[in-house]
Amino acid sequence: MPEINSEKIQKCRDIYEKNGLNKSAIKLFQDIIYEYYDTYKINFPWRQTEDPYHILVSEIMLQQTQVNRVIKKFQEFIGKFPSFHTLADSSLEEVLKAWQGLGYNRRAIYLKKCAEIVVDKYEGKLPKDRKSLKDLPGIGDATSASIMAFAYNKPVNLIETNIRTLYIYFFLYNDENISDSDIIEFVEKTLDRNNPRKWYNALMDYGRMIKKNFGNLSRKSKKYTKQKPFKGSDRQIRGIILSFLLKNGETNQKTLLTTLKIDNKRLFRILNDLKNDGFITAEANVYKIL
DNA sequence: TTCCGGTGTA
DNA sequence: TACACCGGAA
Repeated sequence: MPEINSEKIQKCRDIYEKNGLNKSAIKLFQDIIYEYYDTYKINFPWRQTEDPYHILVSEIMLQQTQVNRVIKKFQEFIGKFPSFHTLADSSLEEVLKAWQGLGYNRRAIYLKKCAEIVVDKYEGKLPKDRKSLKDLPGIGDATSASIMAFAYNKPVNLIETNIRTLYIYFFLYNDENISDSDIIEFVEKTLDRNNPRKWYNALMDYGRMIKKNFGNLSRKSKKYTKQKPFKGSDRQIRGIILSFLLKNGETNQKTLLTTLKIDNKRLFRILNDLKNDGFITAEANVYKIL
């Protein structure tokens, strides 16, 4: 475990408890985060670029997915699709193949759609304002804020799981059922407005470290939800169908039925969902990637 | 076997 | 507001 400056952390908490989040508490907090970052920062591939396209690809991949799983996929992806134009012009099949292993395949569809919109509507340049970014498919609060910070170095309020964990650890440790609006106040007040890009990289590294060593404090957040088991779920079946179609090309329903050994009605429902989600086409009981 | 998360939709 | 969505690691 990396060295943690417990003394400074305790002092920071003490000042906050006694006087609220005043200047000296904020200064101390920033010092702790930057001190850690100076020693332990990691140069992820997406930190070696400010290209908005690369940042977008990495942020979509990092939704719901740990950094270690993203690193290799990110490099392969931008190797295959080096620009908005190449991604927009590629087939969905190629893009989904490059996405295999990351999970939540809808993100690949959204990302390709983003590229098409950027090319058609924004002359190949990713918009620079939060609102336009949020209007793009697959980009919500966290991703739009991340792009503002990491691509454009703008001082927005950004909250995601590592940041949530970090602020709970420092200031809300004894609370339960914490809402994001409470955390955002800390995010806003402690933000290093002169260096948002560096600041959020540092925050996230620190948050990851807290998670690793002190458990997932996001469980204290209202956002936290437990999920259903993956084994035997529709999610699992969808993944299997998709990788089967990517490997074997167009396939009829009977082949899928014998491969998957599931109820005919259930298979039909799942295939219909995949069709509605824009993954596949269905004609005369033959299915293939769109 | 259990765990984890950001976005879109109903 | 609740729920669906992936797959690899612990």
